[in-house]
Amino acid sequence: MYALVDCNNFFVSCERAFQPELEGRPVVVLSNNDGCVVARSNESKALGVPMGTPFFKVKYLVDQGKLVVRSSNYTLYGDLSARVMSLLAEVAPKLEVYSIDEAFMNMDGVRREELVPVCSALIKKIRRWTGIPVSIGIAETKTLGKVANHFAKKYKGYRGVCMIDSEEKMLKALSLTPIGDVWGIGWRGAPKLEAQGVKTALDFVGRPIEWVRERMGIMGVRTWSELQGIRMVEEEKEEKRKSICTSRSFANMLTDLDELSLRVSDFAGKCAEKLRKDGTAAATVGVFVHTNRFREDLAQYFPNASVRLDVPANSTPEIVGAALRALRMVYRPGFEYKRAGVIVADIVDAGSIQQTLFGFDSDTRSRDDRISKVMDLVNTSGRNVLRLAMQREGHYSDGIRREFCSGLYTTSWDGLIQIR
DNA sequence: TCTGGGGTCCTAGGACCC
DNA sequence: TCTGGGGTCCTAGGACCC
Repeated sequence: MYALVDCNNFFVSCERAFQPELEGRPVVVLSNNDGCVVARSNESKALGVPMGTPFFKVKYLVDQGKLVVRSSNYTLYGDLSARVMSLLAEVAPKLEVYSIDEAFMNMDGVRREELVPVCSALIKKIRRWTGIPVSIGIAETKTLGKVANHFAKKYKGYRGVCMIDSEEKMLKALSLTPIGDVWGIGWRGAPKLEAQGVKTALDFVGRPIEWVRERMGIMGVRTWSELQGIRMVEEEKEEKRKSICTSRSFANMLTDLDELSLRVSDFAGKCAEKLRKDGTAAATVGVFVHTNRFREDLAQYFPNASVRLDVPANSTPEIVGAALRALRMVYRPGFEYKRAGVIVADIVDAGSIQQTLFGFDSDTRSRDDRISKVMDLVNTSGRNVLRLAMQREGHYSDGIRREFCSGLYTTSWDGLIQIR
């Protein structure tokens, strides 16, 4: 069986863990730049605050004292996530961390009658040791585990754990699950299915496999099978990332190439850091810039370009250099840019880099690698203390709006220095 | 005035091969 | 006037997830 552990209203719960006065109140956490609502407490859901809504649309509730708001504090959330995951790892024979607030525990080897008691004890322990409330759904497939988890969250009677372990429970659960709530059916797919009379997960599994394949391809068939207890979503192997993206929206729009270059250099430097941390190197460095898509009165421009390196690299000077070349390929004066980002791809293991036969400057490469190594040793606070002249001083996220940010209760800026 | 960020996988179509 | 058939690989875009 799989046990899907999902932290309840995770970002809000992290804020509450250190500000207990927020308990019981409507709270929302905002995205970067205080842009959108990305997490809501049950009370703010009840208040009717939609997920993803721009903050300015609900700001009046804050002004009226009806809603509490926090800027996102990913350093804090990442640290608390690691603590929760470490408690799961003590219990689960195999643990697959799926996202910052979710993990699949493969419970093979745990006796069926032990599953619910083990999970109940785990919920209590996580709450006491980290302050984070979690819910657990248990079933034979990951997709059914998701369904079970919804029930564990929705109905108090389950006390946080719901197990689907019989055909009868499965059919009951599917009949109560709207098709749009199924894992793998997105906001585009749900209306299409509903238009064809498929309102619930039970309606969906009642359709023939050919019907599903024709309309939804093999992804649809996978979901269709998983909902019936047939395992189709494989265990993820611990593989390294295949692409890495660092991007930000700016608090104010930028027009100048030099300004953009500074930001892109920071993003590229961060990508290089992430590559080195993963022990990988990239052969493609891409850059994109966006104008403000919400400003219909302004000219729009959403270009991207990428540069191919002859030999995969992970040094800051090389990745930044390539990103700046790509930026110059896309930059046009006369636009107001709201967002930019760097994507590195074609990632290989740093230990097995294929060199080119001709024209590879191994002296420069080894110099850049040594420079990067020293930067990693010095920049342990998450800030650019040692940096290229093309990079800004400080943190690559500096300059974004965070008007309602709580403290770094457990870490330094990037969580690299832990308080023991 | 103000609207996030980081991933994965699949598919269709074009380029290219013989 | 008449103009084949069968593959693979790459890429961009779409859909999905959190």
